Amino acid sequence: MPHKDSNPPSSTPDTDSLVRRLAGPSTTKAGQAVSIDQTEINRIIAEASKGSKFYENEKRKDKELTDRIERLLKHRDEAMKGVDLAKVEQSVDKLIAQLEAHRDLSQTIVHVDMDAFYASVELLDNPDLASKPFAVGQGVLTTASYEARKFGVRSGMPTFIARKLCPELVVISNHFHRYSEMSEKVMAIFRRYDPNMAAAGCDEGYINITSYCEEHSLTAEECVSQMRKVVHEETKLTVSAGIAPNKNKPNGQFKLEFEPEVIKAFMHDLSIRKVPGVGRVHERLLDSIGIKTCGDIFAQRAVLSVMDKEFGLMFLLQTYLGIASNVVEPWQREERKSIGAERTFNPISDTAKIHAKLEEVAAELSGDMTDGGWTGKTITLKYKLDTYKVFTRAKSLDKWVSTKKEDLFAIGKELLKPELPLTLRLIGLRVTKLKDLKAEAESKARGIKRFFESGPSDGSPAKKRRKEDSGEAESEILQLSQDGFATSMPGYADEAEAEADHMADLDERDEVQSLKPSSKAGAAVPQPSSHTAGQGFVAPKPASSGSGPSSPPSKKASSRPTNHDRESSADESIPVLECPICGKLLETDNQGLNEHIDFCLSKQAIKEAQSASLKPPSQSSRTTKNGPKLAPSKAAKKGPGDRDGSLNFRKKG
DNA sequence: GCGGATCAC
DNA sequence: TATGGTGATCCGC
Repeated sequence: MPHKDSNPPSSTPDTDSLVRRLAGPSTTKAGQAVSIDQTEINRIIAEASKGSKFYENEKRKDKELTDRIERLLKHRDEAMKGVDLAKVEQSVDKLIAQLEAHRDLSQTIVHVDMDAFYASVELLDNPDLASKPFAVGQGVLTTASYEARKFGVRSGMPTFIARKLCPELVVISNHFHRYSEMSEKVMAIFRRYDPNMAAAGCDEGYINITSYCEEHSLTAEECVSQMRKVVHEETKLTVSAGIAPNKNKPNGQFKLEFEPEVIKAFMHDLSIRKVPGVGRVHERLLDSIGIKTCGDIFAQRAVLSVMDKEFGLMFLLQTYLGIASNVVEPWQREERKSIGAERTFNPISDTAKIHAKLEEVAAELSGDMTDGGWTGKTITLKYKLDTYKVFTRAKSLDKWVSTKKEDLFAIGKELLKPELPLTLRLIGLRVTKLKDLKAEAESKARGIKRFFESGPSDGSPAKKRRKEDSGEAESEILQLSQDGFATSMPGYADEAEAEADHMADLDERDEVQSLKPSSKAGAAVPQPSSHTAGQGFVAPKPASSGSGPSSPPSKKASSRPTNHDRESSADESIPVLECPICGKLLETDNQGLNEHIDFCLSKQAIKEAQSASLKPPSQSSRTTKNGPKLAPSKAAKKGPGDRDGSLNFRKKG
């Protein structure tokens, strides 16, 4: 491997990546916007940030990443020495073929996303805002209206910068209660189509319409059109939807054909940044080895194979193929793993004042723990210096932590003490290794009840009763897939551009045109464009995915509804298939192999495989290890109904 | 188990 | 003047 190709990261001045980092995305995307051009917007943002501690911190992080990339490339050149490229590629191709062979196109998953949600709700309540550039939020904007986006204003942006970009910007404060209310209404409509739909934040969700379409003799498009129409009629809000993978537009709808070739073609030019789990850091790391789009994954498969540990080959191959989980399940209470609270304030050095902030946070956490019925064994203190550097200090107890404010406060102080002379801008507390007090109480009550009635009602253990039961037992219906998709965050304007080319549509953002109710284009945080995932679509949940360690896929596998028919007829004789992950030969049909693969992809299985089969020299690329370095896992599955996504919201404020 | 990082929303 | 909050996962000790 010639080292020649790589673009010297050092040559790209920090300023470039830094400016982009500070700017975020938004605005424009290239071309078209008649108003202002992105470069100018970036300049204004960088200018406004310059010299601040925030800026210095971003600069530090940017440099750290640049150095990391440099080391990565060195490592790559070393690792690629003497490697038989053709051989490695051949090996990877085999993997690809096997993954392809198990593509499941039987489920129809819809990713729905409410267009500029907060802004749309505000518009409903105050029509005068129409046509005015406005944004929702206080210190930091949660949403920017379509008009405001034309100026480069985006969610996640501090208000003072937004005003520099758009002096006439109208800023209104959040009305969380209203958003919750409207979100509930819309989600309720989605549930008519899939009772098990997975909400992802307050303005997004994944819906498996397979059963609904069958039962009502509807095509996916008809079903989704109808659903969107209903939402608009009942709430006056618009939603965009992607059927299978795709890209949504404001109040738009897009269906990707369920054909492997079509899916791959779609993925080919899709920016890697659009893949759930690939954030700004991974985007740069991948870019350093020549991967900007999902299609580039194939071209660089040899390097990815050799550097599996760093990049997560399996995850990327699935992404390349547009294969992702198609299991959609509602969020479950038992899945919660932590509960916490944190607060940002103007930098404070005085210990007594810091303690006062800590106490406030402890009080908030105490309330949330009590209300939610949670306790836990580990408590973690988090603090951010005025330099924006973040630290955590944790302590595990032998017993369940008290939910009383005083106790939480005391533990927090204890953790903070050794760090002490500090100047902080944020402090927080979080409790993990949770215990569900509500479930326990319920269980107890049930036990007592049973005792008196002497009639063993049902065996379902209180705690485990997956969603009101319907879950497993009835598995009649399929679950749906889910994967989070969406992207965005502060920074990625470019991709939008890439995508625009790709789908040719995205322009609406700048396209002034009618501002329909809204466009979802730029929102930073809640970003819009997403593709959905469909069933076969994108690939986020990589290896570890199966919902984490907690659930080896067995759970899912077993409950998987299996669509009967599916390819039953195909092979009647039980074929011997090779698992692309562990390499084991299995005598089973595709369904069985699929389940096995799901299992193999689980983190635990990977670990076992790793220890069992030593890790041979990197090169073999064999499938065993797959530690997804890049591979995030679990996509969306966010909080339950109450908390909502977008830029946070917790009414407490 | 702990602490740092990264990501989603 | 000034850049969020909640929760999760992964990796390397």
